[in-house]
Amino acid sequence: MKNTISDLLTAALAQACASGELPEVTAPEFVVEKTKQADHGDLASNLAMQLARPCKKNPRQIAEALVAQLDTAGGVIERTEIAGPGFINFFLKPAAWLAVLPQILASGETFGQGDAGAGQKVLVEFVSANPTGPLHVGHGRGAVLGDTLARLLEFSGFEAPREYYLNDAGNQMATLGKSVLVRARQLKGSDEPFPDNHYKGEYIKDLAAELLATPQGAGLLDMPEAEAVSLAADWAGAGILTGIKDDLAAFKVNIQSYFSERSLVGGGAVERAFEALSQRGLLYESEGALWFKATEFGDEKDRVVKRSNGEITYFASDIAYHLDKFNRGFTGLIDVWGADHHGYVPRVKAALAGLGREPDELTVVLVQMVNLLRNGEPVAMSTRGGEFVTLREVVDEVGSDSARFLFLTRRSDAQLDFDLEVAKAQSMDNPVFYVQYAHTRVKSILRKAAEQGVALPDPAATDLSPLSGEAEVALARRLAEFPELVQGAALALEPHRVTYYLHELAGAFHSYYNACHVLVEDPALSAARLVLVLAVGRVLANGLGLLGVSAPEKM
RNA sequence: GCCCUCGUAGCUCAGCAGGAUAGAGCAACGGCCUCCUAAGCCGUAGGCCGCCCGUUCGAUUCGGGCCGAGGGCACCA
Repeated sequence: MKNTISDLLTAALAQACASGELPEVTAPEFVVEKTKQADHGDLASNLAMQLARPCKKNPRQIAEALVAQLDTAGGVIERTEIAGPGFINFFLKPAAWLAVLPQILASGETFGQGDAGAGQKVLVEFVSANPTGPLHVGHGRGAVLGDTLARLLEFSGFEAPREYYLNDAGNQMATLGKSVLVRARQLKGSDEPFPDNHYKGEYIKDLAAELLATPQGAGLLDMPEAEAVSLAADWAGAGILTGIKDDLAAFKVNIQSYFSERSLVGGGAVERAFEALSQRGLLYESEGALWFKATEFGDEKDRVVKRSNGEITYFASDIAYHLDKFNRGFTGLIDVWGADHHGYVPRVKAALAGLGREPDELTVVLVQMVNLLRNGEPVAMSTRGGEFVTLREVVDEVGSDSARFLFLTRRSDAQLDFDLEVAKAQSMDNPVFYVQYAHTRVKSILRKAAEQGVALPDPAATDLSPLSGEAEVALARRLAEFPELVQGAALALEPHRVTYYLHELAGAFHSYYNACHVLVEDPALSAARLVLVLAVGRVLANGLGLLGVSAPEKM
């Protein structure tokens, strides 16, 4: 609809210029947007004000010239007004909005899809938690964000596979192995103290006991230390990863690929990345270490890629990893990171620039921490003591729908309070129930219609003119916004826009539901309202689907 | 000290590429079920959009400077 008006305005401007009413100017940037107030019409444009300077005329005069040339024959515009400093307000015919209803129902599950992505391949990388322990709630937020971003991007015409980068190399895996090994020894009677800075969680003890019970683990304590650590690390890492995959599955997060850091190192990808940087003269040795000239690309300081002890840094494998992503043909990369890693962004962007890439080809979406509450009181969590609430515990307690929706009720870069009791509440406090309840009301009406023997109308053949109430047209307006809302959320990488939209749509529908009965005696009115209600149900279901939240028939 | 993010109703937060009288939920107060699920709806009240400059016809939105909160500044991951 906005595009239609926008096109009409562009044409009117060309006409006005051609006829000499306005000086020849190129069309400036302008917007057509929905109005905040009903007496400003349905849509408004600032075109006349944008033209004020180039035309050197009063915006209101320009607006009049434009309106005079406006082609209103198309049938969507009822009337226009010039208001304020030079806004052109458009009052549209109700039928223009109602026309979206049969379109929604004809499109079904695909309503809202767009082709903004034009088939571009973007890779969404998220979670990427070290396989050294179970996922916690913070990971859960990142998981939902990444998963929903991918769903949104796919819906908007991108190819957007999801990937998990597995930090299975480096010394945190050795630390994991050592942690398991020491617990194993303790289980066998050793009184050696548990080392600091190792993984203290209870799950380590469980893993140690399990490992000792396996044939390969039986001889663990008789092996040389290095061998035992390596065995314990591999075994524990694999077990933890299996758990992580289960947790993600329970959270309806589908990851297409798990990309192993170890495979990068072993496959020579890191050396190839060094080679590429070296050819550009971007590596140098100093103090026994190998450095990347990150300062040439805006980073604060140069960064070590190979330590003086010969080990490569995490940064080095990350460079190789991102290079690999590009080599796989992705035109855009999206990384979802914890906000505590934000200082790392310039470094990676510098590396991409060093590899001859545009830094903008990578977008890092930062996700802030989650404060877990119960009845408003913080739930004690201590990483140091190894005590934390796992994602699995939260999902088991409140359900995947509730957790997913609530994780998306804030912009990702704002901290989020997550109250377990609110998440479970079946009340207004809980927005997911509010939205789902709206959907079940649609279904409930349909059930009632079936009971009463009322046939579902054919949307394309139904006369919608009985939908003359303000609330009805307003509802149709809101439904018509869905496609552009989805596209905006996808391009801005802001899934929370969908959550807010759904909450508002549900509110508008609840209000309508209370004000108007759908199944009324007048068959024409009843049929028209049924079409409206069907369309509301469709959009609610599509929106919830994008968030990975179910749209229940009954509650 | 430097860098990043954030300061909007009592609380938690939206505000889409700068637009006309700044929104929602919760909390508070007052109403609505012989009627498609009251897990709902209607109404009332509540605001120097942190402060100061600047750009603009117009700034909550953009830029600069303060003040305040959180985070980051490793040959850790």
